[in-house]
Amino acid sequence: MAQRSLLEYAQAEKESANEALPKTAFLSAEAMPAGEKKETKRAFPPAAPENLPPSFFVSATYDGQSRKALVKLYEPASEKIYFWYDNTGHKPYCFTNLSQYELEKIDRLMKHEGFDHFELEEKYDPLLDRKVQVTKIVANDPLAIGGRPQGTIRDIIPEDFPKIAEGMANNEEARVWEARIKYYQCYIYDRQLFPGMIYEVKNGNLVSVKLEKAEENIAQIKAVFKDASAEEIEYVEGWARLLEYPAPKFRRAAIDIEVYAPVSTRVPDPRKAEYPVICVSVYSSDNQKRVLLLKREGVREGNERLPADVKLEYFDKEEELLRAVFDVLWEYPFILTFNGDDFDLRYLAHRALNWGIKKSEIPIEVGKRVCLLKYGVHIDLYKFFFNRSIQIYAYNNRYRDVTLDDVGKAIIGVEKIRLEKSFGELTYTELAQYCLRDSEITFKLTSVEDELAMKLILVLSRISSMPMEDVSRQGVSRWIRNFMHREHRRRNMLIPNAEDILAKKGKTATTAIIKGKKYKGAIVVEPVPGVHFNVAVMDFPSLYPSIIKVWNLGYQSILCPHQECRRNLIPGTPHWVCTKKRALESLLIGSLRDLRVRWYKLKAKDKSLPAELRSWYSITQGALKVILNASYGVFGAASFDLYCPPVAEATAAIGRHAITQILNKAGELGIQVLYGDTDSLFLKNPTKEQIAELARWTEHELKMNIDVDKVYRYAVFSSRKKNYLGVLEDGTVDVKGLTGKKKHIPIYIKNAFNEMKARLAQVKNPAEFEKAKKDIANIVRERYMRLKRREWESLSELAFHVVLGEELYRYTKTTPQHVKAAKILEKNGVEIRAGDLISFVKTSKEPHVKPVELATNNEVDVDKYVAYLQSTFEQVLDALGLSFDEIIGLTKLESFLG
DNA sequence: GCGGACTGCTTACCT
DNA sequence: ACAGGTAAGCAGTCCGCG
Repeated sequence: MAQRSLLEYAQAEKESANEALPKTAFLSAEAMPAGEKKETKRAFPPAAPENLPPSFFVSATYDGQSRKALVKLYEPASEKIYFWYDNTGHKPYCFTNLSQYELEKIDRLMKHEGFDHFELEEKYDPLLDRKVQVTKIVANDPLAIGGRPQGTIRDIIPEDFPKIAEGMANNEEARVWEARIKYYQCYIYDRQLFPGMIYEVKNGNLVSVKLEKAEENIAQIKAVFKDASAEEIEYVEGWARLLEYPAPKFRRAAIDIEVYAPVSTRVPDPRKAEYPVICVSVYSSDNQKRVLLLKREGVREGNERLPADVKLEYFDKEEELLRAVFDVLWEYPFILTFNGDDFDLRYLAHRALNWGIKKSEIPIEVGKRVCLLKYGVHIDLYKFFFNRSIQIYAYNNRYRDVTLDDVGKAIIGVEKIRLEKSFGELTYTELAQYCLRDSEITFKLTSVEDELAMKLILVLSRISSMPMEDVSRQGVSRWIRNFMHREHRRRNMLIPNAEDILAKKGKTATTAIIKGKKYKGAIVVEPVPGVHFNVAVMDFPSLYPSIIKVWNLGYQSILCPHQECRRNLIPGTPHWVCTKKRALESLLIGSLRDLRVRWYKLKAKDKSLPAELRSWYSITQGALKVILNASYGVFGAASFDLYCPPVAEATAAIGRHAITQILNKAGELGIQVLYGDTDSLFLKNPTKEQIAELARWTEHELKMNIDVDKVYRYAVFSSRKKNYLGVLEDGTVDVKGLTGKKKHIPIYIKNAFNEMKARLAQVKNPAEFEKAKKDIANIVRERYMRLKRREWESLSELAFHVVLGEELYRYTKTTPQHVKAAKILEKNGVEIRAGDLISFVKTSKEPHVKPVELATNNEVDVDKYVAYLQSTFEQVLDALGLSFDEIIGLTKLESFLG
């Protein structure tokens, strides 16, 4: 494959390095003669040799024993992980505004066991726009700086300084900076290392590997950007390097465990691990399909046929089963689970401790919220797929419910096996089948679409400078924060504390339309109801990132300290923006946006490229999309470390300004605007010249480009905003916002809607509409009649599916229908948690809902369903000039009389 | 005591 | 722990109604 061959090329260049590859820096189980297996003493930790061929930086952590930063390197030829320990003497630290003289008076600091020494440093303070003198407090142990509940240096300084400062000349408040950055991140930034990139170990040193092919591409990209400023080119190049280097094949295994629990509706507590682990499955990239089963009394073999390549292994003792699983965890560089942080790995670790297995023999590092591995990298796919940005932008909302079943169904088309019995009643082969299916889905979630999930994690790890474990677990605001922190460090900028940004630049000046929001957002244009043929949709590609770039937005530039910038106002706000210094965010986000629009999006569509390379580009542009889509929102999110509401407010205000200007211009040009939302305009039957003129004008006046994103053969608007239907030239039907596409409505109604959709796809011109209208009326009438005659096939067709957003007890203000249904379920002994999907039907009698599982056909309130059918269809029928009541045969008078 | 107008809560969607 | 804007349905409240 293309990426791999680049790497092979690099390896070929380094013959000597290949020779240096150690055969067994770390003994794997199968390498040992069978008889000796039990005595195997693992060479742990698997330290990197003096020379290690090109390897991927996949993770980093702090090693408490050696008191050093530790980098995990994945060597793709041997498919093993090697540990490299810092050899530069780097130590943890933070900054303060206090002088060494003042600090020396703080007793608890000077006597702190982790304190090492002071250094005087000059840093650039972005909030003040000037250089400042700070004292660097260097420690021996990252925990001394922060990370413990109390008695850490970052707490001691503000606590103790006021007492000793009395009577001293300095009446400034004691401040501490950069004390909350994780040590391994600090190490990564300071050494300018890039997680996810390729490094080798040369004479014991960690050095980055250059690949000629990738560098050639980077040169090409620079040529594309030759018109940009030197600074912009520098940033584009920096991003491009992270994105043009190849990915490895990831040797990995998915595991899943089953625990025997006496009460089947309760999930066993992984912190107690009271019940036996009865089954573990392993599904790996090297085609291992293993099921480890615990022998139990009275359990039958079963006669299910498992595929020939599945290996069933029986264990008499649970402890031995656990050890066999641990062998897998010691061996694979990447371990995949679905909810392993909270269940599988946590349970295994606690269960092993309960059995008296020594901590050192357990390959799992159990944390408060995560479970990591001592050897490899654990990716908990539940956390990854739970991430909203991943769900929406990387997987286009294909799955709605973050369960293995739903994600599996949506992404690889494989579902979990449905059980009719409890675990206790299953035969060995039934249990094995069930358990294996779970690890199979887990594995395949990372193998489809050219290992999309693994590569996404890798790319995001590069962009954000985070270990793969962290990037797969944390949200987009952390990714963005980290690359911003990285740039602060690289440019010797003091990273400001959130409260200082807020104190200087916390106020917003516009009023939101929605109660409780902080500032005004985007404009939505009132749609022109009806059917419109030949509709061109123009939009700004990545509008908000463009604004951030063009208007130089960032926490340092907005409301900057310079008098002379105050005239540079942001339209629709009293805020001004700096004219003297480029904001870091503007540069980082702007360059990333341009790179996506001007290179990656094009390459992802370039049919002349080999399929695998194109797939890499498509994954990359998808990763950029995820980041860019969030890059404006984070400034308005209080949880973001560089939270700066006026930046978000200014971005939205400029967006409103831009769209309003274009709206006016379109009017001047005589183009009818049918609709618009935030960054888009729907134009009725425009000429090529009109489009060209609008684009030219926008480019010239607003310094941003707009494109024709798509052309609808025809579009259907009701009078509702964010609700329309458009048919593309190729017959694809885009449905936006209509009830018929919402995921909570009964399939019975959704199917009818989809039939209508299919019929509309065939309409090519106004003349064909008449026939289509008749067919659509028939579809609606048929559904209506069947409902009235109570002829549905099964009750599940009529179920609504609504996510329970909160824990049940937290609904105190109102009790919505799905909550009522959930409460009924709970009474029936079902465990209900926030995030569960509640399926219910509407019934005639109080309380008018019932969980599907408990309802019967004759309880259904048919009229409620008719009403729902009506409201779903009316959103479209209105525009087609059809009336639901007339379709179902009611005269106007009858419908008036009800 | 009942129904309509209204507000607020909740979810799912759009950009 | 990215943002604000919109639609829809239902729950709950208030007020008028002799």
